[in-house]
Amino acid sequence: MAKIKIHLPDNSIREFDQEPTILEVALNIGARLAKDTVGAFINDEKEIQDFRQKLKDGSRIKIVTLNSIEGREVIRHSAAHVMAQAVQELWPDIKVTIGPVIDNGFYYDFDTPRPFTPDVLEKIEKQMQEVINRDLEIVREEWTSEKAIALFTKMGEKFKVEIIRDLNVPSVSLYRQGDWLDLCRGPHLQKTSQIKAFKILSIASAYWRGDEKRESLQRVYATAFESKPELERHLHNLEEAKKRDHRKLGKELGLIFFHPFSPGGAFFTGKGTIIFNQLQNYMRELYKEYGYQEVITPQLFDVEMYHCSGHYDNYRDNMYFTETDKGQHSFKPMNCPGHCLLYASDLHSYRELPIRFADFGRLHRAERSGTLHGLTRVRSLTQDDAHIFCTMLQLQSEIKSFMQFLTRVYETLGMNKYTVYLSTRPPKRLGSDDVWDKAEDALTEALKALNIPYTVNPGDGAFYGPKLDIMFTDALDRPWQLGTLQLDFNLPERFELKYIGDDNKEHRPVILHRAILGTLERFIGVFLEHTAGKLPTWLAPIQIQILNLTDRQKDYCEMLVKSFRANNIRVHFDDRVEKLGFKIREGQLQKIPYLVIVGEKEVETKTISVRLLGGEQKNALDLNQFINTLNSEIGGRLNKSPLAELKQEVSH
RNA sequence: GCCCAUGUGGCUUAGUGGUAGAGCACACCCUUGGUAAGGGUGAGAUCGUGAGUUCGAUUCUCACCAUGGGCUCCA
Repeated sequence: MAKIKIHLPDNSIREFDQEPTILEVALNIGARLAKDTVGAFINDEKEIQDFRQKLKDGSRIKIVTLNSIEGREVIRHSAAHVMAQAVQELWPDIKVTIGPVIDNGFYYDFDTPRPFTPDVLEKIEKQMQEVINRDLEIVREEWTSEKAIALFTKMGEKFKVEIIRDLNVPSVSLYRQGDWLDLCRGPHLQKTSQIKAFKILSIASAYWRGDEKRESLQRVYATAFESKPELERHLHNLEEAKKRDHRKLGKELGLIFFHPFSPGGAFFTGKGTIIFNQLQNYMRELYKEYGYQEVITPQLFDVEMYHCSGHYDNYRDNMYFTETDKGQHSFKPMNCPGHCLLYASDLHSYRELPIRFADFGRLHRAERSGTLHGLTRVRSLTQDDAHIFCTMLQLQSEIKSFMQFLTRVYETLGMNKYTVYLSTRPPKRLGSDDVWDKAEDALTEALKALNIPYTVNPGDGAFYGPKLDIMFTDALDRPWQLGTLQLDFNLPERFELKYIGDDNKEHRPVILHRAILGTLERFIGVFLEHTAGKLPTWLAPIQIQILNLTDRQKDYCEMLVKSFRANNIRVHFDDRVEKLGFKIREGQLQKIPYLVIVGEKEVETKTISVRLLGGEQKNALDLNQFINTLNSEIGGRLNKSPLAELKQEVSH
């Protein structure tokens, strides 16, 4: 009889008399490996398979062990089962539903007659530990769907019954640990004691199958890792995220404010507005370089325009309308229709294209009340929005230019980790395949030409065109969608936009919707969290705070203030009669990049002493030199203070 | 929008069926001090809004408003 051959990653081959399970292959390699085996990837597939799975002849496998990052998924799968078991041991009347693995952990949804309270979490956690300590073997069983339905019906687990019915397959897998069992596809660990580190995080409510008309369930969020240090690191990140929350920072640093009279409407204080304007000015500067013209378009439009653009039909739920004796109007939720009107106001030759309209117009979107969230989800917003009207032939160079523009901005801002997603044609779409081919090719070619790695999201494009989404990964590894570029064949059609080609005939231009920072409100929120509020000097509302030791240095300090102001540096003089330590503490908490400290020594030597946000000190600096250094830092929009590198010439 | 939780001086918060205490911030006074909080005094709150229960509500009930967490990720 022919042997079954299994291929390993190092290209070696193991032979078996009959189809082995993943675990048997591991055992064949070594006992220790077998002990830690939790599953495997088969034939480069993306999903981990259960170690109990039998392997066909010729399979190529990559074993996943308990201590690997890939193994987390299996640990979390089993931890979810342990949670469900613990809950049902504590409260037998609670019904289980589903418990999937998510990005940084897992959750389990329960149908309970009593909503969970925070103290319940502790109980569940304790009980889970007990289940784990029992060191239960996890066993996989194959049942016919019919038998499984009978079993779960008898147990009163109506959600499981519903799942099996909907699956509509002849047989299902059940996993048993001790006297508890659950319907599950797997994969799972060998035994419960392999869960070494877990933590229950929070409770929330959710609906069965995400449908608000169905049962409301209690969801318990938790996480599990292969080791205690890894879990600790994750918990630390969560803590850090809380500290960096832009709503908290925005309040502490006096940047933003919200009032119940305008939910989703951010107020920017004087300080916050400086950040906003600095970002806007930066984009404006680059617009000149990249050939954009900034335009201003109206806030309020006759609804007729939105019938024309299609927003009335497709976006009206998110729009604000106003009905007066002058007719029905709407606040613009997007700039594009206005830009189309502007474009159409004149006859254009192909020689003029591409035409790039940039617009910082304020937009209003009626986001659902439950989705509002600080600056990252607002109803009144501003984007670094622009629309490029161009020919199909110009697409590629425009996309290239956009990506170069974006890369430059992100790098300047110290946002070095981001991923580009290319979303291609959805099933329901507008325009011919020929046009889609060209558009998708243009996007792909531009990315390739610039050597930008990207991931394809097949079928995820807008109905009017394919798009690029730029996901920024912040300092705590959280992804945020900021920049975007969307091709649009629809609006040019609806607004009957045209240009005269070199054949003296009318042609349709293509529109590129694009933003680099995206929504400025949202961007500022994300950026505050990314930097933990330690803004680069060019963005800092107060760049220098002068601290005097005593009243006797006041005149000298006033002189410094004038010098800094004359150099366009944002300075504040803290002249309160307080101890130096007190003033320094406040300056540090306010995350002011430079604290200039002035005592008798400085006055006498006509120098300044500077304390950087990191705590480093530079004493006896020459004022003009310092201003020059600062100007180069601010003008160059540097992320790091050149002063930190500066060798100290004189010391006290 | 829906579910759950929360809402007490500017901020962070304690607390109670008999109308509230603290810390920070603020004002004034003392202190003029060299790298993350010096001391004292004082002012400041109809306890989110409205209604109900009660002799009496900030506290209990209901409604509303806002905020927070969650609502795609397939057993």
